Amino acid sequence: MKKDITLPSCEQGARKFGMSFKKLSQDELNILFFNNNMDYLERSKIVYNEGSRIKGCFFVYSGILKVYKTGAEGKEQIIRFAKEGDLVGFRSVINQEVACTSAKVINDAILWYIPGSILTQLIKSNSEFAFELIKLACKELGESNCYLTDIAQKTVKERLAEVIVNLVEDFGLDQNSIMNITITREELANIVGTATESVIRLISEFKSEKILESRGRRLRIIDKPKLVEISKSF
Amino acid sequence: MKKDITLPSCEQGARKFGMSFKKLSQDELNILFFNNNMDYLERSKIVYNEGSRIKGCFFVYSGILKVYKTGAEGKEQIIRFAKEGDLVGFRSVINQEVACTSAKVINDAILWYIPGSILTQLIKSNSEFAFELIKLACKELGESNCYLTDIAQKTVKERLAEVIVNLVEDFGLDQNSIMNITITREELANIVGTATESVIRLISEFKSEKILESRGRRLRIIDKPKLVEISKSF
DNA sequence: CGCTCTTTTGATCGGAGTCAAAGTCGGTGG
DNA sequence: CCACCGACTTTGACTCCGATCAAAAGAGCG
Repeated sequence: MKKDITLPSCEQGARKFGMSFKKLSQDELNILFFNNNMDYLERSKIVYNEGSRIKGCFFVYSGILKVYKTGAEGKEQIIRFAKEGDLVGFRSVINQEVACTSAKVINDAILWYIPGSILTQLIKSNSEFAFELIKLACKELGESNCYLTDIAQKTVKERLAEVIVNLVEDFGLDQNSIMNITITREELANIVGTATESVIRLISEFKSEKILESRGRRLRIIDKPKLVEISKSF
Repeated sequence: MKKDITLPSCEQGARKFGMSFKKLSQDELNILFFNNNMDYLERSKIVYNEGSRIKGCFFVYSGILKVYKTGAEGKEQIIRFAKEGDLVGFRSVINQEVACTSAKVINDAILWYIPGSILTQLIKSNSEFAFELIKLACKELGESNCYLTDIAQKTVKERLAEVIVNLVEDFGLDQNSIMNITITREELANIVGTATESVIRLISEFKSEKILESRGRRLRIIDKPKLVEISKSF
């Protein structure tokens, strides 16, 4: 069942990019956005694969992606999510290495492909933009380091609570307090760094503590403050 | 017992910095290196503390630092080490946030302080340098993501083997195959993300398997290939 | 030379992983 | 529209890795 999607124009793409990176001129934005480098991808489509040589990066116009690494025994570890306004894959472009992560669509997404050559050219010609990119990389670095500490020191329960809180903050709740991001138990486990069954047991526990409700894959958050409290190991 | 150290000149500092960042002119290097912003710090001295507002970053002229976060219950998680030629603390400067890590001296070190204003000025005036900094941040980001996956998926034994291998590659061995970096069992535990006792038990195990020897804090590596093998969970 | 920090070893306990099996949901095609 | 299939979820039982607590031995330093 193909959905009928109206694809955005280049101007719309450029406008959205301009909201994430404020130091680019209209001319520079126009260079980035031309028609044949935009793509609509449905859930579970791969954007790029770990180990592949990607020559550019992707700007998320809409939708949600997961960025993950495949560890020993093929188990995936989700590193982060990318949503509207985010840039994925630039690390590999900058370092001219093969991708060290994979990216897959979680919520149907519209992506703009940005060739690496154009990106590096912009960095070198516009140092304000370069500064914005440094900031972006440093922000991700800070988050990665934080999560490294959490995963090394907190219990699974604390981490799961934290992950749910983060997802709520990043993607929000609908009018019924149901999380906007669609995520399987297995994916939750792959963020938290635990087994699927452990996530399920803890979610049951949260349910019996009236912290949340679930019907299938839909999670309704009832007591977010309690989750925040749990996430901060006492 | 104060050691007698001959401190390097600004020219020497600038030269070493130029080896790490190749796109700076001599003039630009001279701006970075003036006399009163250099410091000699002994083992266990704090360079900066998590939560403090640092207005600049530090260039490691010599010695070794550990960069760590303090997690719940005060347990430290070592994020990385910095050695000769590395730059620490620039993340906070770039993002203009309080430091989200602490840095402490492991091997007596000579550090050059680089005011944030000068760093950002250089980034904005020299986009090639900006590009080098982006690369640096992206490199650290890639490493952090890798380690995140390892810590989430590998066993303590695998991670300890990996950490030891990394330390050997980064800091080398002396003529007796003894590791150049001085590190306590507790610090090893704080990299691996485990308890001190677990590290001790595993090192005993490695000793009985003739993979390494230890006398006090000195570790002699006998069978590095075996360590590499262990680190790659089968 | 004594004090403190670090290392080592032993014993115990519990969190979380694994395996197995049943139940549920959603989508597809007849 | 309904039946079926595969993917996802749930629950139970069991095991074990690794954390914690305790106590002794060793090393480094003033």
